Amino acid sequence: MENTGEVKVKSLYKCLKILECFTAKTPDLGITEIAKKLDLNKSNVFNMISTLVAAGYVEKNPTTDHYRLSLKMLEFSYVITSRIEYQAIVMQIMQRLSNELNHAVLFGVMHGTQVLYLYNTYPKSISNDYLVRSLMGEKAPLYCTSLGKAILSALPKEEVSAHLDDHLVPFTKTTLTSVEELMRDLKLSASRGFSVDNSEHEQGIRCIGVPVRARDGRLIGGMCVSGPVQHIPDDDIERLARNLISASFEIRNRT
Amino acid sequence: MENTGEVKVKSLYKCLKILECFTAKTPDLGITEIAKKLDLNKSNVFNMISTLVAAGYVEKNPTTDHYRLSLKMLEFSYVITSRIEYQAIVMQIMQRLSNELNHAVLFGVMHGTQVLYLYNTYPKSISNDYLVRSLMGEKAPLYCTSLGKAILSALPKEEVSAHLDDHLVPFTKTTLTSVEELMRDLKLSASRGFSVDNSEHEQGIRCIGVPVRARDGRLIGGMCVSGPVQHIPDDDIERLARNLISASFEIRNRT
DNA sequence: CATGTTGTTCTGTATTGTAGAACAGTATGC
DNA sequence: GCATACTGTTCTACAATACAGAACAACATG
Repeated sequence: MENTGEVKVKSLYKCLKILECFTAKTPDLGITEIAKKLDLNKSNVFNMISTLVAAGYVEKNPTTDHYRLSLKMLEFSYVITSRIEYQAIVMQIMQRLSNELNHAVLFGVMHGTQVLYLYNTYPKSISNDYLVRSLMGEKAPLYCTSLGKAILSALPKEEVSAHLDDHLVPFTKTTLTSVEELMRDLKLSASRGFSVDNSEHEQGIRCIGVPVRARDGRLIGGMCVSGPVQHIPDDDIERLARNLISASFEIRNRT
Repeated sequence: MENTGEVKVKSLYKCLKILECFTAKTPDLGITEIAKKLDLNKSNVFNMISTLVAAGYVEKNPTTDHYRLSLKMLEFSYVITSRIEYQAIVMQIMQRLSNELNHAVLFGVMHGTQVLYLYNTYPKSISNDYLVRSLMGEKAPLYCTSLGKAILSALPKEEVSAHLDDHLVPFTKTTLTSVEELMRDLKLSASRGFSVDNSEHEQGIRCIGVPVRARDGRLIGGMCVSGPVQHIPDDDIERLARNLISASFEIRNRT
């Protein structure tokens, strides 16, 4: 007897949809704005938001007079991340990689058709190439990121399509937008053990990714180095990949 | 006309209380367990949890058969952290401090009577003294942490009591448990510009903290170095504090 | 086999969420 | 200065719906 995950409390489901309206691009929202976006009644949204304010999870931005998610919401992050058993090992190895390779290193997991970034580390001497920030909770498509493609390349072929968006939207000129192209790229990645993102998601950013497994062989996520194209020249890809692969191997051995 | 933050949708408020049952110490919970804890009806909790599962924010732990918060919840973290404008500057300076002082550095903000940790950095060469992990979203009392006391010491005296728990619970032998003692400590911290936590929260851990302000003078949080007592000897406190103070000053100048 | 746990399903009732209209407060236009 | 067009907020009446309670299934445990 399994919980099917039915929507049994409609008002609660509505509220979650309201919370999802707050995004990195639109972190500040007004009542009417939300109501329009979700086709809900103004007073309905108002009641929900008021309750969220009462509980401390939403607050009014005093300067814009709009609502936004409050820091209290971060308390949930800690509950989630502190139960990830491989966290310490992964982060330690990532930091070492960052220092050795002098690049930002990212770790993320598969989440439907997207990568969900968990950890990121920066080189010990931080240049101005990087905007230093936590990426925890950011999402990006699997099909156009090195991290995503590394994960996809480690999946059984028949499972891949379930994790692809219906339409492979081009973000840049180099984005792979046909399934055939992508599958060929994944096959190549699988055979050589690493994936490459040649500015397929963000213009001017190149990444090299590898899948990450736990001791039991279970795929736990992916890891990549990321940086401006001019800092990751073609003839350096091999070296970076080798380091990533051995780091991934070390994680596997230490989990 | 201000939103008073009334609880207008009771079922939603209940659900938030359900989510709050999931903590770092008890991340896996059963239906009955939650119902008992909150004195709610089993079927009531079941309906809520089912809805949360349907929306993807809660999942069943396949090994324990209990429920837990899912990674999807982290998406909110990114929405929140990416709107913090001083993030890049603070993290960059923290990483530099970590490297220079060879200690873990923590940054957090005041949240009621608690510190809410946001960022933490580790020295470039990570020893085994540290369990490397993200502290984002973790909480600790203001009155017994260097970070908390640094923030309190920067507040107007009359505001302090509003941010103190009713009862100053002793975590260790050295925890300051009387308001008088604490106020004296805060006065000292304010005068010299830094606070010290002598294993007042966690046995064997010593921290040195300073308040952090933005350019306009507004208090945005606190920052501290933290480590095992044997690595932060008495005669090194002054040096660490000086570095922290100048780092805090630099943040202020660059925001 | 009995007892005590779970999680899950179902149903009738009354609690409560919600739509819609009305109001207040602010900004922008002419 | 008077409209107009936005906001967020309050109120109320009605019906949708959340919920208590009982019952059941699936496991344990003794």
